[in-house]
Amino acid sequence: MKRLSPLSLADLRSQAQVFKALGHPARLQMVQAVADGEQCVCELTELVGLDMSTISKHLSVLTAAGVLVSEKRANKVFYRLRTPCVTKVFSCLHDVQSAPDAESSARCR
Amino acid sequence: MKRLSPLSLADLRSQAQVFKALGHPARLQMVQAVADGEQCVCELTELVGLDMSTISKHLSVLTAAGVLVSEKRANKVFYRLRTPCVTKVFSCLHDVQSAPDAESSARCR
DNA sequence: TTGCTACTTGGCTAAATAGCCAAACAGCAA
DNA sequence: TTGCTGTTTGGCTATTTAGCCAAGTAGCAA
Repeated sequence: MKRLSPLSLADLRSQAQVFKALGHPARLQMVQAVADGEQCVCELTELVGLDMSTISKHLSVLTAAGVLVSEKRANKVFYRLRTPCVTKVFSCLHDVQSAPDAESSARCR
Repeated sequence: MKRLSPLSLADLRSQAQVFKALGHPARLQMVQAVADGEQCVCELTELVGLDMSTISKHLSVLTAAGVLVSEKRANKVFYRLRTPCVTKVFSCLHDVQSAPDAESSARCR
């Protein structure tokens, strides 16, 4: 297994910030939706089913963490992934959860 | 890019739980340390520099999320990754952060 | 048994977060 | 200009979280 180099405190913080941003069901759902292509706030609001102001705040958390970027066109704001890398995390995460229990090492895509 | 299948609400919650568990600098540091091999609570306490009771609580968050497992030997408790998949997340995460800004798609390991 | 080390749990306070509503703001059209 | 749509921001409350200290538990050794 690749050895991890120790992270500086600043790196630790900013990486944690990304995980933290992804660590909420509504935000995760939005990131997943956006992975299929950019979405405007109103679409995401309908998808998630929370108040638009709440959605907007979640989106700013994701943007601050560097997960999403936004672009305004006409009177709509579209959000998309800043980098598609994020989606790779998801498939791995699925494995983390479904891992039987111990050294199921090999199965990790 | 691989299309993501929509997650059920339960999946969303439990995946978010994993991210949330990783979304704290102290916890991230511990997971990274443990990725190099199991560590006991006292070692992690020294590494992170918080009260042992705080460390213990962080470890239980990571265990509840399915990131770590523990084993008691003699009077020490050792923690290790439940699956090494987790480490893959880190290298991707680094890319998320260092991505110049937009469709730097190709560079994603 | 006592005592020591390693760890967890309970209890508490301070701080951060999530949610809503209401108000402000921006772009476009009349 | 006014008005409409889409979005963000401010303000508030309820809930959750992080941290410490103190107390409790577990294993081992004398």
